[in-house]
Amino acid sequence: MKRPANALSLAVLTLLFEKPMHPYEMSSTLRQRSKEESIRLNYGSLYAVVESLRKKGLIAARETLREGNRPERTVYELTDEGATAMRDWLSEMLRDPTPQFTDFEAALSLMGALPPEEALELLKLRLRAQRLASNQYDGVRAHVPEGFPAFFLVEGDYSEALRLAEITFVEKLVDDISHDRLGGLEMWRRIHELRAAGHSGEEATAKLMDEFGHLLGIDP
Amino acid sequence: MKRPANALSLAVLTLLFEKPMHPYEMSSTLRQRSKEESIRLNYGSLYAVVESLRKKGLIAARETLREGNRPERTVYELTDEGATAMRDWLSEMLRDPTPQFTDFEAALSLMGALPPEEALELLKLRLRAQRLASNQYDGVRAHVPEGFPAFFLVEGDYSEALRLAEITFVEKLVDDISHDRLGGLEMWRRIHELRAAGHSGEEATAKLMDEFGHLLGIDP
DNA sequence: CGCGAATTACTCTAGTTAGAGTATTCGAGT
DNA sequence: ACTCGAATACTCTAACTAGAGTAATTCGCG
Repeated sequence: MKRPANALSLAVLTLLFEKPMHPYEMSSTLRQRSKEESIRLNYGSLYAVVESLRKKGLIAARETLREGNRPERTVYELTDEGATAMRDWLSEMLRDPTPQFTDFEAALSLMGALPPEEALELLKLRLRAQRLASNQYDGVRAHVPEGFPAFFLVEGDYSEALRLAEITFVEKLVDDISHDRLGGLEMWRRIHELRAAGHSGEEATAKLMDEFGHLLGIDP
Repeated sequence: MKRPANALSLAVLTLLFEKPMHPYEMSSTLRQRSKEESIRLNYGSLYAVVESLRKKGLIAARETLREGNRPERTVYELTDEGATAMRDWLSEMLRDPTPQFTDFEAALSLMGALPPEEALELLKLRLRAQRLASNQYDGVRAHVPEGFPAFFLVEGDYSEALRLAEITFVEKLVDDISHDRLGGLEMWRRIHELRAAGHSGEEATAKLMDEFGHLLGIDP
């Protein structure tokens, strides 16, 4: 029986490790602890995930309550297998780096489909947005009361550290493009000139290979 | 008609922007250009994605070929709407930062469910793996031939920049935990002591609130 | 004390995705 | 001439996910 592969399942297990809960309480608790910023959460997924954990025997329904005319709430608890799965799986997620496929990395890798001037402007706009987000985080961090355990802010700090790295990277990239310092920029510009001049993709590529092919001898 | 929300769809559009292709050629091209490192690719998704782009009118079947007894290959081309969608959507992905929900961020945010000593060891192991990956990337970069356009390596460099930021962050975290310098570490340790001593999650939480509650007055 | 907004508590559907499975052809070696 | 593995080219299924929709209850305000 394979473990489910999404962070929400793991979050459910850790919540039930604290105490038995019904799904709605799980979602409220996650929300209240601001875990929705680091774990994708919506009801559709939550109920599906709970059901799949139950099927796998990692959690079990403890009781079903009804208050007034509201829908039933089923309270779940962690099984022993669930506790083991939680430990194993959380351990793996902490220990093993796995490739992450972010949107921006994909966008960077496909950036060539836009003319360099356009890409440059877009990157500058991203930079503004990221600097703003970063300042906002600083603001929030500054208002955390004295003595509030940093432990509860690790995810946020991690995310901020990555954001800062991205800012630095994009600043450099913007600078390189602006000052004609990025290797391959001529090719990139040239292909869009050819396309703009009415050549088909195939014609443009053929010309490019003629003009710059020698640089691409080996594609690592 | 909403745009599909996955990077593979966008990759398909950019490929067809270059020239008409059949799905298998798309996958080979992506693979050959090492785009599978930045864009999640598998056949199941690819054929589904192609079909959904066709339904949306962003790409169109141009012809169906058959060679020998092999399965048919349908060659697709980009429609004008597809070209517009590609530009708009790639622009958005470059311009707008969106929250990314990585596994490690989730793991960090749930780390409390493991005792601190265990988490510490796991983080050290991650560090080793990340340093190794980073060295490997250095190695690959070093063997790129002179004059090979850096433009084709942007995604990889971006990914490496984030990895380095992660390494720095985790090094600091490991250091803070090791030297008892992380705020909230006592609480974290204490709750696992109580659990290990046989208290239920609820009892342990109650005791914790008694002992440390004053620190948590406001939960931002 | 009555009205609308917010909160509680889900359900449903359509779309997406991973991963395994299938079948053919080609080329390198024996 | 034969076979074994790699490459070609998909298909299928089960699971997962997002997002919208539903409906009761409670809270705050005039």
